[in-house]
Amino acid sequence: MSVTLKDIAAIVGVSESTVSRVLNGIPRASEKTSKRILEVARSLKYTPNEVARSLAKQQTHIIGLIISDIYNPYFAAVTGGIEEIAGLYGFNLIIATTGGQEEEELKYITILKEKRVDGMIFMSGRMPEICEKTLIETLIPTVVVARQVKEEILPSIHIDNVSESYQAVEYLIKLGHRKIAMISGDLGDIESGYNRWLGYKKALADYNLPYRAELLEQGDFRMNSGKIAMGKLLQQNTVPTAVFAASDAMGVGAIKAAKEAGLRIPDDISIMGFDNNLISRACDPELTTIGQPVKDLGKNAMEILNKVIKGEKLEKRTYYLPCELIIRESTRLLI
Amino acid sequence: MSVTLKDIAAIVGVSESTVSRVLNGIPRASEKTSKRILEVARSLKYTPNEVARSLAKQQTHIIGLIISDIYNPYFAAVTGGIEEIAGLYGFNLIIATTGGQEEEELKYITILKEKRVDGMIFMSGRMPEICEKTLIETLIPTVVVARQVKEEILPSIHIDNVSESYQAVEYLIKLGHRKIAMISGDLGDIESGYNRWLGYKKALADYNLPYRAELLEQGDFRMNSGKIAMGKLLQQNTVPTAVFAASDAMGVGAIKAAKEAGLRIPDDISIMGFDNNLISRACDPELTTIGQPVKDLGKNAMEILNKVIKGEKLEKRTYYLPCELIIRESTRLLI
DNA sequence: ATAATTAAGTCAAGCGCTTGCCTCAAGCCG
DNA sequence: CGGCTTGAGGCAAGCGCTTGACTTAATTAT
Repeated sequence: MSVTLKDIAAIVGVSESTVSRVLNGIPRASEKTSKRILEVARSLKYTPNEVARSLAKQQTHIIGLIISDIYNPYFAAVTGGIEEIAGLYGFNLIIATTGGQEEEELKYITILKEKRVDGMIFMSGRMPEICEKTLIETLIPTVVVARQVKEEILPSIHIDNVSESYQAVEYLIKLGHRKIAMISGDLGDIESGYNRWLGYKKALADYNLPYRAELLEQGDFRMNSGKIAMGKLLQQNTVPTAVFAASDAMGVGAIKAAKEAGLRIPDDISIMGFDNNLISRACDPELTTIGQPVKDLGKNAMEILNKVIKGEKLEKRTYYLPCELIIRESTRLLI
Repeated sequence: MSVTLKDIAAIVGVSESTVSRVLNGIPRASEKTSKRILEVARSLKYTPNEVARSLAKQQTHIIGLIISDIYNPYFAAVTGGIEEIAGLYGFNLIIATTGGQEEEELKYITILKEKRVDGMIFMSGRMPEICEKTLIETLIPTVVVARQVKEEILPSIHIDNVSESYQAVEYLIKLGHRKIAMISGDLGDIESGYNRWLGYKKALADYNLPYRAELLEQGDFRMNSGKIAMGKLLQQNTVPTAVFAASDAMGVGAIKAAKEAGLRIPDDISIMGFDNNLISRACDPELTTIGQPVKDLGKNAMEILNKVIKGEKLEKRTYYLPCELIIRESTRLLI
């Protein structure tokens, strides 16, 4: 097929090992031989075979990324962060998307193991126990992004959904709002669904505001569910003066519903989102939101993974990155 | 390290080749031996080493994807489509992001070649000649997405930006608009910048409308540039009744600027976008746009690549996928 | 002058799997 | 009953690279 070490060795008249060493910059040959080898390698357009090297060295320089969905801007952004740092350390990324389905996750864990990836980053689905177990059993360095892990074996990185959600609600409270509704995500989803709801409840409690079940509507994080949820909220006896949506998409949906109901935002009602993705700046009014450090989530995950791969000790198992309150046009002071 | 064919062979008391054959489903062993081998393999939790297999078989089942930017929803969507079909054919995806920079592109082409990927999909930057040449020289099956290729060697897949843009402008014309402005992308970018502008000019010409230079503003495809461009358009003597933006993001920017100027959309001015991404449904009014078949672009690219890899003949070198006119709220009939 | 060190290489055994070719015994046919 | 086919499996070369151990000649130290 293509040109190999052997070919070069034959032409230069040295052994394969010498060629290998020279090409890898291991000082072991004379100036003259080195130069010659380099010359010949260049003129033959030698391209090292990473597969063979991987086999010999037992490392592939590949990181496997298990993700539920690359269309989702959140995952795309985290992936971008991962890739950036991975490049720095000479790793390439294999991505595997699972649609959040357990069997796909399991399948890909196996495939990545077969491909002998040097490490894995998992941010798919809800981290079923079986996945966590399988991940651990592979013995491949793995870090988990934004998924609660049961065992404290795999390092993980998150945002603190409880306190960030708390921060959002607290902001609304400080603006003078008392009747604050929430459009939550799926409460079965511990990480972002349940925990954001928890933060909401906690903030209300801390500020002595009653928690009213009728002020909670559940959505699925997507725009349309936000619109529907808002519709329901507006048809109740207790109409809120502010609504906190657990995602920007639902926040935008809420804005749409409110406008359709003839409300002005933020004059008649304040609306907040969570995420700070593109959508939150496209809508009108632009959405006040909690900015997730998506790119940094990826970068840090990869930094951590790199440490694990290199065998460095980690200070902790669970890392948290802070979010940022981003105040835009959809919320206002209630006088 | 981990358990190998050899280990299994030793335990069962047969040769490695027999184990290999059984594990690969090549009928060559007796029922009894087969069963035994499978049993032992399972109990030892044998995981085949794809790296070794790749070396032996000279194929990696990996596709390299060279992309400028994964944050961009367009690329993310195409990637999703690619991955879906890749999975079907048993390929995994290595992604390499280049920021559209030539040297990065070249670097990754080399890396992917070293990794001996079975195929590559290129959709980064503006396809400089040197990249095309390098790509061709690798002899690795490659398909190009949405980039004009000089030589008709590499198969490529596109949307027809000229006629799709024509379609958009034609729609505005048929709504009765005569003064139609365009917010273009970078005209140096042949594929989506220049060609969309060409389609605009062509439509005007075909309907005997004058082309006026002052009705063209150049942006960079991003929201803010659309906003600025719209600002400029509104300050001229000839105020357009409709604006065609070469991207949804710029379209949304245009909407914002128009609103700020006190215009109602579509009552006072119609605005169109191009792409149909999430943003176009988040803004208010929702944007009429040209829907790119992003996912299908990816799927088809991978289908084509698979054919090339399998050595099948292609009917053509250049493929086009149709877009779809998506009528929403930002355009109206001019009476 | 001799022993010890070093520079410059070579050898060959891996890494784990695939595969064309060979063997050997049993079954089959005429 | 001898030759032929066939089923079941083994052999070993090969994929392309790495690396510890070994060799040899030159250089240095004593």
